[in-house]
Amino acid sequence: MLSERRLEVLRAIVQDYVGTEEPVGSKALTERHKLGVSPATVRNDMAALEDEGFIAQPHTSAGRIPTDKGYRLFVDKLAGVKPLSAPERRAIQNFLDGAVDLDDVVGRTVRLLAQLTRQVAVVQYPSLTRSTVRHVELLALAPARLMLVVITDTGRVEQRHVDCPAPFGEASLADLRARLNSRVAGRRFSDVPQLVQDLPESFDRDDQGTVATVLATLLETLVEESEERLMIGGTANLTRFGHDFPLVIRPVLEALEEQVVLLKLLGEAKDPGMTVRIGHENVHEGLNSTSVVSVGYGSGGEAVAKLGVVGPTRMDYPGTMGAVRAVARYVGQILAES
Amino acid sequence: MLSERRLEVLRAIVQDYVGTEEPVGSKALTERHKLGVSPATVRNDMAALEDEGFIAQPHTSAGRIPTDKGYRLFVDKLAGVKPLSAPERRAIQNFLDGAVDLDDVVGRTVRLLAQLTRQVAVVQYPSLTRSTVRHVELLALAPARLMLVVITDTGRVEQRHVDCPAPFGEASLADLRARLNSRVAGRRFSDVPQLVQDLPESFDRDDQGTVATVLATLLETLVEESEERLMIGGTANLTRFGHDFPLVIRPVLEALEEQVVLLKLLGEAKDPGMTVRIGHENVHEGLNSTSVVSVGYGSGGEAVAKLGVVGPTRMDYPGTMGAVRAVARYVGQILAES
DNA sequence: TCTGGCACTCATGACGCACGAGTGCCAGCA
DNA sequence: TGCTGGCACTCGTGCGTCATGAGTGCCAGA
Repeated sequence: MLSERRLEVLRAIVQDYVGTEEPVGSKALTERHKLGVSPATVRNDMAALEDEGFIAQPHTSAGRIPTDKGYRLFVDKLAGVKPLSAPERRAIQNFLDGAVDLDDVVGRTVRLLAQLTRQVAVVQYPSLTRSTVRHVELLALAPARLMLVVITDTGRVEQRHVDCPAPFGEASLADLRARLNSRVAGRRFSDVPQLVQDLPESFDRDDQGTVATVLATLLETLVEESEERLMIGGTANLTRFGHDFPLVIRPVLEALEEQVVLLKLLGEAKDPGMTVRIGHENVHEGLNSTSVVSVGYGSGGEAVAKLGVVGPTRMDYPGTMGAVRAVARYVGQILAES
Repeated sequence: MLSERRLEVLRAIVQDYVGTEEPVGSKALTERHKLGVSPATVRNDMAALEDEGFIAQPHTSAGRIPTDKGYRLFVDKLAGVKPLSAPERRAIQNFLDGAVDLDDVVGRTVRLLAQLTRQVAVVQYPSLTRSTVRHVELLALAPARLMLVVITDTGRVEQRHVDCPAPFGEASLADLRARLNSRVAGRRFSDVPQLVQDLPESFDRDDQGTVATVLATLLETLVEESEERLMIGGTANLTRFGHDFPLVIRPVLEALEEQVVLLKLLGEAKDPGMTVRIGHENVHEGLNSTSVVSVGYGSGGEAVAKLGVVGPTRMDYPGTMGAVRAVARYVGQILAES
């Protein structure tokens, strides 16, 4: 078990390293922190911390830097979440309040997060499966070609073309539209399948094929996980990553371009609270030298999507976590209002 | 005036430099190209080219590299557009044919362009102002709160909330919806303002305020240039930019995050054909060490949006131009079909 | 258990030096 | 007039040497 002071030493090392980006030595530590002991004692503590795998030295005669395991301990036991200052809160609220539609909300959120944390921000659009249907619209583009538009309570709009097996009259169309809406409006996406199950039966034989096709398309739209969209921003902050450039940021940029990877990244966090993945805790190899801080946000009590930031493992965890949490809360409020 | 051979020397320098990324000397030139003259002669030619500002040497005792002016001459006079190979064309078509909706088309296009050119790709969504209205939908979210949805012939969907000055009945809503559609469906966005100008007058006094508000929102949606969306991809290719990393790509990443900058970048190209902006020809400072190749694309004969790539000034211009042109053509076809 | 002292390691930066790619210029030749 | 070979010169690059100093581990004493 590590003594109280050794934990204090680890905290000091993390803080200094995050600030200076340089390996920190025993002497510098005692000078910048009031540990109440001499450098020699700190050296012993550091040797112990190194044995346990919390810190490491890049070269024999250099200072120590925290390992992933060290950061993990720091985040779990030694650091809290640093709340934002009042002016920062006001700035967030003002900035987000100006949004005109969902795209704008997400866009502003991304920029805000990137600016506050000075890292790469990722925001998932409110997920379809967890939200409710506000309205379903059906239009005829041609006698046997429809457009299906689904509007969600979070303001998201999904559209699909539907090619019908047979021409579909205007009357039937209005009928279907009305019946569809009376059944699914206000309902959760996950409930829709059983709500519309028996709908084709109540139509003329001629129209049943078309109705079934429309319903199939509707369900496909709702369920389709792959359609989950997200937005990223602040990639310019990658340039503050480290010194050995291309090798580090290349894989990160590549990972950021793959929506699937990012969605998994955010999705992994099953925890309703905040999730922090440090270095090798990230499954994706390209992100092994980064840390990801993510959290769910939602319009009501429930999370409908996630957002987070990707930065170097050497990041200001308390500050980043504070910013991520605050932004998530305000976005939730905005969504609830609209 | 430059002699034929000197132009040939310039072409050789550009080609070699693009290939090797290293300053090219007189001896290497004569070895790799059949110029039919000795290195000494080439040296004289190079001195002349340098006097004219087409090439420069990084250090006194190094080879030459092309200047922006040199690339400009190369693009204008010395290089054609390299057509894609048959397999490449097939691959493009296959890849784009799989798209299910507009977002997907744009997304695939971006990835395709980035992969083909190994550079950063930018694709603008089909512009609202130049396309036509397919359908306008109005829904009541609350007695005095509506949602306006506009669907375009390119498959794009825009939505806005409308807060009404007074409650608006279901009958009035249906009436407005029908009249709106009969007037604007199938019409160009630019014609909409005058088509709806006198619409409020034909409504009850009580509803006129609401109708006017709805129309104002509609016009705002259509005109609003700032809402032009675009998608970028292939940012990982920035890592192949040069050796002096952070300084070069930082401003590029920043520029790429500002939609306004990018839209201007693509928009600048008034020319209906392909536009190439080399180095300092780009107004935005952050892009002074990049070249931009852009071209319009459209579903009919007319361009409805632009797409292009951003890469180092030292790029394979003929190949890049070929890829950009080919992709634009195929995207146009896809849009016309859907 | 902490502290001061001491020898040791080793990354870093400065300096000097040789190498060689590349140039400019010039005299000679077609 | 234009091309060519030759030659001296420049200067960036890579390499080995060396001194410096931050930082360490260990030990004896309090």
